Amino acid sequence: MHIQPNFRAPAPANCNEPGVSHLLHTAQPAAVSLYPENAVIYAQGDAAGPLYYVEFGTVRICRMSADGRRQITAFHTAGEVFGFEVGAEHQSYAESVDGAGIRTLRVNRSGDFDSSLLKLAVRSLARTQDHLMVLGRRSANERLAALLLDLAERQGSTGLVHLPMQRNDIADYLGLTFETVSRILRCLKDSRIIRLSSVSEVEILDFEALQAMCD
Amino acid sequence: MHIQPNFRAPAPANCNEPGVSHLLHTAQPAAVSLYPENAVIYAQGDAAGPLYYVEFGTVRICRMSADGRRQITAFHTAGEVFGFEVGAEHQSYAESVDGAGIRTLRVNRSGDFDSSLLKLAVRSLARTQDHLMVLGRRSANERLAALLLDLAERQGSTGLVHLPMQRNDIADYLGLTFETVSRILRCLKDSRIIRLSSVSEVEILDFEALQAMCD
DNA sequence: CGACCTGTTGATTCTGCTCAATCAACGTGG
DNA sequence: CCACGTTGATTGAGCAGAATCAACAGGTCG
Repeated sequence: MHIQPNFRAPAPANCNEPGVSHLLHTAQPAAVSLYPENAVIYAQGDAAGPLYYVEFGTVRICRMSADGRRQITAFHTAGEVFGFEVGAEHQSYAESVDGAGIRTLRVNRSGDFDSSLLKLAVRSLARTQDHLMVLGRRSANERLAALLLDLAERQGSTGLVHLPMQRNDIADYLGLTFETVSRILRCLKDSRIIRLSSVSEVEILDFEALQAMCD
Repeated sequence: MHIQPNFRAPAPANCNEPGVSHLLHTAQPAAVSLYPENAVIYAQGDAAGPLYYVEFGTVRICRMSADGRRQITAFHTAGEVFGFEVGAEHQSYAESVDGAGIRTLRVNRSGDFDSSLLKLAVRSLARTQDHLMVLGRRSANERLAALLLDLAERQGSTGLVHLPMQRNDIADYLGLTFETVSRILRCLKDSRIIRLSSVSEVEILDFEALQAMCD
């Protein structure tokens, strides 16, 4: 589970985000821990405090309601920071999606890199607000389109998109059922907008069409 | 529109939130501006920078998609701070719902009260994540129940809840249509869970029932 | 091989939307 | 004062999109 400090992680695409590199150098980053598929990074109710930096892989942030319905509030990929919490306890829980390398940042919250933290928190807020629009006002087709474009952008905007998460995760992120996700991918395929080279590999054939679905 | 500094605003219920009072004293707060019903506080595309402190009244934060669908991402009431933005321009727009008194905070972002700002931003994030669960995983009934309980809590948890916003706003906040909002209020009334003394005044008769709908 | 898990597909149901009519409250102008 | 227009809320009828329930295919692992 723990990797020695001499472990060489692939350089994350966006470690040059404003603030992040500074943070990495000042926040006494721990060694990279490898969380295998579905491993819990922190649980609902755990003590909050440290932040987490994604070195590689994908992380899902989830909330579970009392009756078992799950909502994934975010996916985090290389270069992103997560773990912000209001109180002493985590309201959400975080899990590795596909085997992820995570650095724990023990942040001195009264230091001068608070402004980096603020930027990161506000970025999370903006992303979450975007997603609110998707869940509140978009049809199932449009939700899938938005996700595919989001993933494409994060992965470098080539036409080839990798889906690290399975249908169930996509559904719980988009507020749908996994059957609907499956059907809509089918539908996009039939309209020649995407190609499914495998279950987890999507080739975007018609960027325009996807963007038109999102405005 | 502008009120002189000697204007006496009713003391907001939660101005003793951690960080806020400190912020108010150090961020050279301007005089309270009164924004009448539906007045724009800032528009999509406006230059971001200052933050806004709600002295009284209610503010809605909105996003509009290219095809005209609107999502209200938050309502802010007395004691809350809004206006956080990632880039140089506002991605959302803010409007007064019912006549609101707003103080503009010209925040020195590299100062030592960044940690207050961080707390406020993270609080907004947590609230938005809660709302994601509501939009992604809850039925129309449950969404209304969640809103009523949220408003009740903010207004002091007496059984009497005031709805400062109209049906259209509620709908755009909850990802529904205003007809559905109307119907469900009717339904809650018929089940003796609430009473509608007027269009904008709700009396909660059965707290338990509402809470059971939210878990 | 069989058990299991993930994904796909089909049939049916149902929730919430669309379209439309009606009503109440309010303001304006004659 | 009343006729008129406007705006927001309510209610109804019918429809569509997504959920639910169910069957089945393919892959993996014991």
